[in-house]
Amino acid sequence: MARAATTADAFNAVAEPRRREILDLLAGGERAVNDLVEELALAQPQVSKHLRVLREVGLVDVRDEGRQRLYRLNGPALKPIHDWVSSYERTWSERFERLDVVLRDLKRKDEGDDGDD
Amino acid sequence: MARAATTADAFNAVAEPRRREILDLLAGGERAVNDLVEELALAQPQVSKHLRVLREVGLVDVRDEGRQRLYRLNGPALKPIHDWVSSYERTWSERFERLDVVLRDLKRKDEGDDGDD
DNA sequence: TTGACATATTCCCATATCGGTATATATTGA
DNA sequence: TCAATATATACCGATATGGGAATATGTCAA
Repeated sequence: MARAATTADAFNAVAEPRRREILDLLAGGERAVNDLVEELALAQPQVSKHLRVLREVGLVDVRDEGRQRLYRLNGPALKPIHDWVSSYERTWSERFERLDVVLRDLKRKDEGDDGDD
Repeated sequence: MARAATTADAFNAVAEPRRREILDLLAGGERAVNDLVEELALAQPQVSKHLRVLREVGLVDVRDEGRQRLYRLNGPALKPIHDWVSSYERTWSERFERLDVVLRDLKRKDEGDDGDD
């Protein structure tokens, strides 16, 4: 076996920086391929290939408009990543550290004060 | 050139599901390698190799304890991922959609009502 | 020192990748 | 129908991968 396909899931698709750049651009609205080619300093075939990967994992949608193809962000496909990584937020956010303290306190009070520490 | 190394950054390191599992386990506290080997259904060498990748991108820290090596999560290394993906939260969270409406309203009022729409 | 245990490293192989280049497919207009 | 434009696909080469198996390194205990 080798590394999982880039089309395996959003995690793999998004590991490529160029693809994140593409998504960042699409966050501003629908774009044609050549439009993206110009903004990224990348050749047209590579952009088309990246877009294909993004399409296969559902991160973008396409629409035909004459001879152009307009790509559009499908944000919700990023939710699994957000959900996973958010559960770690407490490890760096002071806000969550304080919340932890409060919850620990509440729990202690709730379990009765037979103070075993 | 080929795909970016798994050790290139947290995005690439975390694209591998096994490594996410390892991090999930370490979220519960320090663990020795064999401990992880048992919980994941994975051979010891592969676990060591995954841990190496995680160490190289700073996602885990190690500590020697006799003949064991205790690995520990370093959550803040996930912050770049969280930061990136959070900016897309508005695309699926109703909460943020409503916030957008409010902000649009405020902006309109703030810019004066010379209603050019 | 020897043996047992814990972990890391090395070697192997099949595979998918990314960029480059060339070409194929579509759509429009003359 | 032919040329121009827009996009997708095919082919190439170098490379790192992940699991498997074998082995190396390190540490403790007797």
